[in-house]
Amino acid sequence: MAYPFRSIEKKWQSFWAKNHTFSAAFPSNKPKYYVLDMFPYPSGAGLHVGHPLGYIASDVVSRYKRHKGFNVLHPQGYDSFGLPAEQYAIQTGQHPAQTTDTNIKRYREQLDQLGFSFDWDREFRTSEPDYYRWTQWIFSQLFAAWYDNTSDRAKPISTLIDHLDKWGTDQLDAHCDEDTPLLTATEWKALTSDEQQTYLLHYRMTYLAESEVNWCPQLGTVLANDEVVNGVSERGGFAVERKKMTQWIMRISCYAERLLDGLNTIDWPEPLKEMQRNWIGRSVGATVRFSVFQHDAEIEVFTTRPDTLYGVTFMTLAPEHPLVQNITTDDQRVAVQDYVSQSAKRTERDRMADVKNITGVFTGSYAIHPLSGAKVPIWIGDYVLAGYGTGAVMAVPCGDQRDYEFATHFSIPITNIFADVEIENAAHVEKGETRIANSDFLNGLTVAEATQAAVEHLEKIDRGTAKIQYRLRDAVFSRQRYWGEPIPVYFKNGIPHLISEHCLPLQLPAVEKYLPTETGSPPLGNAIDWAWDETNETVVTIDKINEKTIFPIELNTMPGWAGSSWYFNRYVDAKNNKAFADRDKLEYWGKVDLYVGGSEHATGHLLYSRFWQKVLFDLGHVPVNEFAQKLVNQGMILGESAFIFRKSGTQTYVSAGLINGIDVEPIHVDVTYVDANNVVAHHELKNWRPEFADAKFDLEDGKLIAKREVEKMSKSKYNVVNPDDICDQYGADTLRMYELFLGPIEQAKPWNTAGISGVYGFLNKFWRLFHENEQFSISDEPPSSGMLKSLHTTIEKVTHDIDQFSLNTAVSAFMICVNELTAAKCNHRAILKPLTVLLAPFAPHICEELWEKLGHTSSLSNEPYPIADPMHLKETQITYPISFNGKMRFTLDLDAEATKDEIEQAALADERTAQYLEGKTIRKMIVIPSKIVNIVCG
RNA sequence: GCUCGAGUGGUGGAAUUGGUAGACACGUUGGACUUAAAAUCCAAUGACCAUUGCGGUCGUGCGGGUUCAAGUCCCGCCUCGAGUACCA
Repeated sequence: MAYPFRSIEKKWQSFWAKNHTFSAAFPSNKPKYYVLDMFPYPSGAGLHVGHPLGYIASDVVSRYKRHKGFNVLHPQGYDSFGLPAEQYAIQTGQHPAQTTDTNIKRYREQLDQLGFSFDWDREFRTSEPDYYRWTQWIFSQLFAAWYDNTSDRAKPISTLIDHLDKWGTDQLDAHCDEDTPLLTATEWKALTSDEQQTYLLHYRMTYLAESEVNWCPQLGTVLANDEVVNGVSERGGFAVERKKMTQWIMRISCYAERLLDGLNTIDWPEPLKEMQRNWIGRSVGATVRFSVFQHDAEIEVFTTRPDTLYGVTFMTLAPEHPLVQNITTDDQRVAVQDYVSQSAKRTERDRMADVKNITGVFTGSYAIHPLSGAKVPIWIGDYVLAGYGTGAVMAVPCGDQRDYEFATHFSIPITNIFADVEIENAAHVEKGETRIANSDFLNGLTVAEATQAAVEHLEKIDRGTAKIQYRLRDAVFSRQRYWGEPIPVYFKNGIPHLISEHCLPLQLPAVEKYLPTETGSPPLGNAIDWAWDETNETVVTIDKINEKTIFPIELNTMPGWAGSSWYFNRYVDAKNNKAFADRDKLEYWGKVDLYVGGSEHATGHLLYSRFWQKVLFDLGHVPVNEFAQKLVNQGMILGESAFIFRKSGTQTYVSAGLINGIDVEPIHVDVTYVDANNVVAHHELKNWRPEFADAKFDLEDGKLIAKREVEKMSKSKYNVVNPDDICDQYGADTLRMYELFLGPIEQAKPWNTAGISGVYGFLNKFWRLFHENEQFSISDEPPSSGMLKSLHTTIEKVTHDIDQFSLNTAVSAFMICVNELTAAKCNHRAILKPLTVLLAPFAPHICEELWEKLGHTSSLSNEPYPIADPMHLKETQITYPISFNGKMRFTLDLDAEATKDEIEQAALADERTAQYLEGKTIRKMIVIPSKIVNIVCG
């Protein structure tokens, strides 16, 4: 008989909900522990078995930490703004809020049935006004802040205004736009108020700028980079062009260095840190200015190899470089214009994908080498990106492979500036011990020495300067979408003004259509009530707009990452309507102690969150500047898709073993119709889909065999395993433990339902330990030493494994223990009681039930976790110095409890061992029951 | 191309971080209990040799090396996975 998991799980889930068992206390004198999952986007498809893995792992840790005496915060909510709900709204007219609500209800049901110890009192969704009010508030904080390089932190914009009033831009070292004009205090004060506001946009942490977007005229919308494939839209395959639009941009680049440094202070997976480092892309080098021959112009380049300056034989500009038009000679004008318009048609992605074709065109002009004075030709090539560095490079074909190929292709001369290095076939890229030659004052220096000497010289003659360049770009923050946070800004004389804090939230207006307007404005352009009455500080109808007091409101909304970039702070005080969170609570809960989620957010959510946290920290709103101390990436659980094979052009399906040579196409088939031996229930296929009604089957041994392949779980691949089904068949405790048992958390692994019987069997065995002939039966006799050993070994192993986050091996430890206790017919209270607490984080329902049966009246969730008593530990590993030599492995007959002396005696009693031991000094001896494993000589 | 990470039975995966390789589980085979099945329990299960005996040999992708001792450390390859990509 299986244990009655269905009734047990329902009973305890409602018990926990009714008693708010997992609600985190504040204030509390217990130490705190904050465990966070990346909150889900509630999609219409619901959860599959892959989704909960991270939640299960974090739930085990949460419950464990509660037993260990911590005040645990383990909240959950929903990242509920997003594209799918908006798409659905466009197609059906249903308001995204409604879709979102339905989906969330479904998610909640599914989450509830897994028995998570979430503190649901703190639940929120990013799309509710009580939440996004504070997202808007943070936007305001960014708008009203600037970055002071002198003190290396963000500051309120008022401090910048003070500075400008007193000194103008003198003594000002701010992170601002490249083209920000310098002003004296007098000039600043002479500006009109509007001019001052425009000027301040150069400094604000979020600012308006023209930026290129992927615009799809047919879809009437802007697409993200990954929605564009091969120059056409992923959906529909329509042409996509690059269009300049005025957008809100976040000045994340000023945090490049601190985002990099901060990585050294947090315990995140190394690969993920590496991804962030690459994304930030710090390179150390120098800028160099070349003047253009017979033109009043200069080309500035960035290079990481100033040591190779004398190897420059040409220069290359990006096609979009502003100087291109000025310096092109009449002879070359047609060719250049052709080339520029050709590359303008290609998306950036296209250009990146097409790296093999070397293209370029000569401008007809020459630059003057800043050191040698030589004339070097200026080319245009689309291998140079307008968006990185200065959009121009000095080309050193002997030291850079791309320059080498470009030079070879266009027969541009190559100067070798490396001593004793062959550059017949390829550029010399290695730095190492290479010495520079043919380079005037740099001759004979190593790369490192020459780099330094060249930069010093450039600075002396004022042709360049040392510089650190980052790949990290400022983040575009505007989205031409409906289902996102409105940006709390209105425009007065075309100048953005914040809507006052006390007027937030600025609620999403109702619209009739969720598509952009005919004039190409974002969907909010369809809203009627979308103007700002400045006097009364309220939203009014747009037809009232006038020049004086009623103004248009921003039509763009915020991107998906806005709401998720600070949500961990909100859980601390989720119901607060006076502030985004109370300071005392922020102080108490501090950093997230354990954050669990997928690595796909490495350069998105996880970078933006760190950025916002640092801004909030600088402005004094949060007490810590990194939000999560430890992060664990859970790997994806994959599906095992099944394919059957259709003879091309027919309705005949061929068993996998009979294909050889036949022309077939693989067809996905729902995995529920395929058993563990890959046999397809082919008679039932027509119940699945009508097209199988007149299918014929070529069988082998009367069976249709399918082929398996491991893929991402997805509806379209018919390989989704639903947790509801598993819960129904085996129970939530089994599902929880099995997901952990599958393998290490971080690793991607396929779901295989076949193995679940092992875990299911384990829980039944555990249940039976407490029962005899279906009756609860427990003994109060003192347990045997063998049982105690089993228990305490397990306690030690499990505790150690949870601390190491090695949950799969912890599950194994339980299995070993229960097997041993079953063999010993153990039903002793002194063993089973602590074991129940020990297992509770993993299988909470069954443990609560047994806990109650053991006669306890309250939930076991606050019961102290058992501690291993070394006296009862099974394997005594004794390490101590004695003496020895020669070959080192022996088998001795020893009792498990053998003392040091007994071991030594036994070792000496053994003839071979005694022989080896004679006259030698042994440093270390490692003993496991019945065997000496190793003896180390001095 | 660059940067990480990984290669262990039929399968998922263990291995105290240099110390009994293959824990635990699935699967397979045999047995017990059953009229039978399910469920449960017991045994075997890396390969090869010896199985009238305790046993022996090989074995962690390949080739070297360090060490009394290597899945683990070092050098050189091969394969797979992830991220990233004309970043100057």
